[in-house]
Amino acid sequence: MKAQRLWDEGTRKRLIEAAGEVFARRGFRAATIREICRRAGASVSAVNYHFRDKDGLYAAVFEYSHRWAVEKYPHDMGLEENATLEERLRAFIRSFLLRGLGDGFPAWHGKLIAQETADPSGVLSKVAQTAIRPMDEYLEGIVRELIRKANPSREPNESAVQLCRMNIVGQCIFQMHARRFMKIADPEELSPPQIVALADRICRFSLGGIRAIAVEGQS
Amino acid sequence: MKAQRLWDEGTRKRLIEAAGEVFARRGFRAATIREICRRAGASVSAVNYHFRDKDGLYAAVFEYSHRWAVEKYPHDMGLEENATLEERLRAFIRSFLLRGLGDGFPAWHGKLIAQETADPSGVLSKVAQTAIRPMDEYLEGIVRELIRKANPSREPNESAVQLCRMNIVGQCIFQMHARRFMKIADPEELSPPQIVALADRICRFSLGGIRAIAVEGQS
DNA sequence: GACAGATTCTAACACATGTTCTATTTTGTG
DNA sequence: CACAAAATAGAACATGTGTTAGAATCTGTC
Repeated sequence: MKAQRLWDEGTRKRLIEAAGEVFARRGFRAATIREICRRAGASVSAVNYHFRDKDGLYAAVFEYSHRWAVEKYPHDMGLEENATLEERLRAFIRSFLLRGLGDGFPAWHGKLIAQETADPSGVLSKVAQTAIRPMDEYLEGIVRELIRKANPSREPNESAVQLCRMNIVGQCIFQMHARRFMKIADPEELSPPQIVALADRICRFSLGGIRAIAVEGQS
Repeated sequence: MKAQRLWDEGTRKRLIEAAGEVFARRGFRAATIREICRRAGASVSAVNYHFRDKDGLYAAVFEYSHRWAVEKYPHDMGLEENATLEERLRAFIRSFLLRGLGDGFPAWHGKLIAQETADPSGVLSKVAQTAIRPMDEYLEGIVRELIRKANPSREPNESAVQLCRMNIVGQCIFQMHARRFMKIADPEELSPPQIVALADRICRFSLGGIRAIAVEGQS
């Protein structure tokens, strides 16, 4: 029997890493296979050989970065079981921003998602669902309980939950987009402590917003 | 002397309108001249004749939609001089969302800006500044006064002002992106009353967030 | 009607991109 | 070493894009 090398650790990995960087920065459409292969030190046909086509490479990058990101920055950031709702929300926002700001590895996943929200590639029907839906539902649960806690007299309004959830995600994703938009070509990225500080302020802002929405309709 | 027609009201206008629709939906790069011309019922060389090139057409569309949008939905939405800060913020968010959601004319401007935040075209160096900077500074002033009002004991923290401003803009822009992202190909757009209702809830959320940020650091 | 200028159309060009084909090199194994 | 499979490199192909050239048509004015 032939000892077929099931997982090439050379070109395949270099391609994924180069592609992650380029896809995160340019988006799926604007990224070119030639630039990716140039950075990976491979020929253009390598992507066809290892991933079939550009879509396959993109899907592999997304899955790779997703697996890596949730392992390093899980939604609850390793909170205790008895953590408060406020702590859970803060942990979630921290993980979301840590996965999308900064440079290199950790930031791919968030930047890819940010690119997808602005210009969906359409090749992530299945992968994106399994990656994004659980995240959404996790946040949704926290928000619903926060609204319930802020206004126990009635059941949380469903549209209010959705609004708060979208507002929180919108604030985070805008942070990922904003730096490129504000000033062109700004290589300086935030350090992890800066990202955590930013996350905590967004959490504070959002908690105030959630409480204001929770009491909506009451004089 | 020949009665030169200084401003063609036919093809030129049809091109701008078709281009506005396509640019708003696809973004600058993904939009193709051929699709624009097909919708406008013109040949591909028409854009060269009337606007020199794709960049010129884009700039003309942006200027056109900007002029139209601020005329129909000014930042203060025609508020009285003695309007409260809260009313001003609500009016601003209403105008921003009315300029970016919905379909047809009014929504171009906001959708173009949303596309620019996610993937700057680079051809709007001057035009974009004159269009976006005043909007930012107007919102910034409102936010600063709201923070001062919520915590008169000290001068508003500048980074807190910037954070709140970005959070508000981020919520609005995410609304423009989210609909395409959530469900693929959803033609149903919000009606103006629905947009106003959404704006008011985002305003309520943001006022709660601003107050929470204003008292930051105080036990 | 004639004519000059404005406008439009068709066709082509130059270029970039994703993909594929084929030859070549490398790698593991007997 | 020999050989088959895996992996790579480079060129070529098909397609879509922005742009341009030149012919054809329309428009207003004398």
